[in-house]
Amino acid sequence: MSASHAVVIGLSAVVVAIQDNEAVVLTVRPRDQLAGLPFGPFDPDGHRTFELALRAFVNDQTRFDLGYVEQLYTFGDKGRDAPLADMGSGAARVISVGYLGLTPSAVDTHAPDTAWASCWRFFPYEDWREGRPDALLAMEPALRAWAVTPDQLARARLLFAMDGATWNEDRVLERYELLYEAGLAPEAARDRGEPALPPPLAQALGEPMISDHRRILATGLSRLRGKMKYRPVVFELMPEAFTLSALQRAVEAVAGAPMHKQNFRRALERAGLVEGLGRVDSETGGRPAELFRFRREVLGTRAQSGLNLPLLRD
Amino acid sequence: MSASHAVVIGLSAVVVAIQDNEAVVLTVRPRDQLAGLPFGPFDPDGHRTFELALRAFVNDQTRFDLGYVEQLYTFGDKGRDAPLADMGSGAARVISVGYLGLTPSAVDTHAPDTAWASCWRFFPYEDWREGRPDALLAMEPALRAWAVTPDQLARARLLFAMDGATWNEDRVLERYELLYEAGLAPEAARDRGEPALPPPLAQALGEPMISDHRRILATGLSRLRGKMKYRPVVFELMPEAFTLSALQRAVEAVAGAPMHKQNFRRALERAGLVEGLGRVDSETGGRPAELFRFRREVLGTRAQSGLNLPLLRD
DNA sequence: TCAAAAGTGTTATCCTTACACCCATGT
DNA sequence: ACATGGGTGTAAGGATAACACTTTTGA
Repeated sequence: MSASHAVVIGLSAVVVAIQDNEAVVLTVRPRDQLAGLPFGPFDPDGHRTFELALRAFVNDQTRFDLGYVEQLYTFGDKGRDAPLADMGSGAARVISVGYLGLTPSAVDTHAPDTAWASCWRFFPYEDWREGRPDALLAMEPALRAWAVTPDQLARARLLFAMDGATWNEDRVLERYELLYEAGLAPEAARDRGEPALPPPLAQALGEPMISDHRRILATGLSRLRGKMKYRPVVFELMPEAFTLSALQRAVEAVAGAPMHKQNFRRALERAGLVEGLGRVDSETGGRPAELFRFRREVLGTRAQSGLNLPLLRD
Repeated sequence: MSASHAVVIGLSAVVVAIQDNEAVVLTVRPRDQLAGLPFGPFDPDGHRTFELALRAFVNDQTRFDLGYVEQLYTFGDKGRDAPLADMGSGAARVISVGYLGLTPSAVDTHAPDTAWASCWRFFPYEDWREGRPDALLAMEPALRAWAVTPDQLARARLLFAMDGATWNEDRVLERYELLYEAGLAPEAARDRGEPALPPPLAQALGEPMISDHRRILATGLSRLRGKMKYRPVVFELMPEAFTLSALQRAVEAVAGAPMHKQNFRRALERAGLVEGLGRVDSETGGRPAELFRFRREVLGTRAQSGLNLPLLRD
């Protein structure tokens, strides 16, 4: 069997939490290098399942215990698996299996080189909580310059809400893929050996990551944003007891969009997702807020509807 | 490098079509053996991407050209990859990447040992078009016998609509996994070396497949049933021109549930998914039906809502 | 007393569900 | 004329989106 037939499976984790009303992701960043996701090789002898392997090495690397976990996607494109291709077995092809993990506590891990980073620092144009982000404005000329066919222009318009198109927050991955395709991601330039982008544009496009990790992160954020709408996954990011405002801010932090307060609450109530605890949190600044808990019973019981997101337009 | 470190990537395809108002899946069935899905090893040297590899070997094996394709899931559990573990590289661990393919034409392939088989022959309890299927009735005692803890009983009740719980058609995979866990799938008995099931029960539980192929099929059908609701994927199963009744029967065949005619049409219209062609099909038996086409433009344009399925209760 | 955030009331509109009935063709 | 499927009208009830106002605390 020739060495070039070897395949190595790599596991990567997009671990998301909420910290100070921001969606944050667990990153590994060796001194002065690009950030990456926690990742490791899958050992076919030592591990019975991917999930067990993932939990083990994430704990190993970051001292962090995963809670909710789901598989995202398996990436196998040649040429986008770049710098990790050598993991101890010669010139192997690396296939990477991405996972999404959600955790209620972004506690500091105290493992070397690991840190929680805001999700939107890698995708600045994805945060619309304060209205249309400046980053988008900065990108538009570059997108229009790339879009030479009518098809490309239509796609760019749709994905990046140009010319009055409405923003669809779920499409994080499609947007990143378009940027990659358009050569507007530093990773693309790197993979293809093209020159780097000018700094102001690069800033708007977001910080790059090693290998294909930003692609995996985009996949995870897309999945999370989409799934929130039909499964009550947000609660995996919340502590046992929380106020409704804190919950709303968590949803907003993930969706990157502001919600309508009362309609958000009505939707929660109608779905029977939360239950008041009769206790209050007095640390909120104004009137004390009632504490609620997630009615985990609904998971085993019926519709499990998730939230419909009453987005505020404008 | 020891032989036991080897990993082989297998690709499997769940290729679905509509034939005579039935959802059918492309199967490979060597004489007198269990059915399987088209599958093949992924060659890291020859193939740039999984998708290209998949298209190539499906065409090779079945003489069939795939159209719409999406990745499903990557399976890596030890002990469930059983009989395929030897694909020319010693005692390798097989990781299988499942794909879903949709095609408008279930033409006969004329390749040896390949055939289109009704999806529900592998999951008889999934077809509720004629009301609650008998298969479910036949399974209930076995499910109750397995469910010794309250948790297990609640799960079984919810998934299999026992004791008045409502049926959720999307959960094909969860149901299959429960049956496997309960030892009620022949594959489970095989993987664990347990005795086979009595014939009448086995019939209700559906025909088994080689390796973990029924699991992959269940994954594909779950995804398809779910995705239909938020993306207009049904149209990948339809010819260029179709009648609304034919479309409805296709949706029903996939969802395994009857729909409300007028509401189905209203939903279509509201979403702007179809457009009348001004032509009619006179072969339908009664009044000739108008032919419609899918407005593929909506894919690039806006909401892409998919259908909401106006299920008929009872 | 005022700022800050928590927590309602109410309405117009739209969507979903459910009822049944009419229409155009072939036999 | 009648069987067979194709193709609407309409109304009740519920869900959404949008309007702003009251309540309770700390400073």
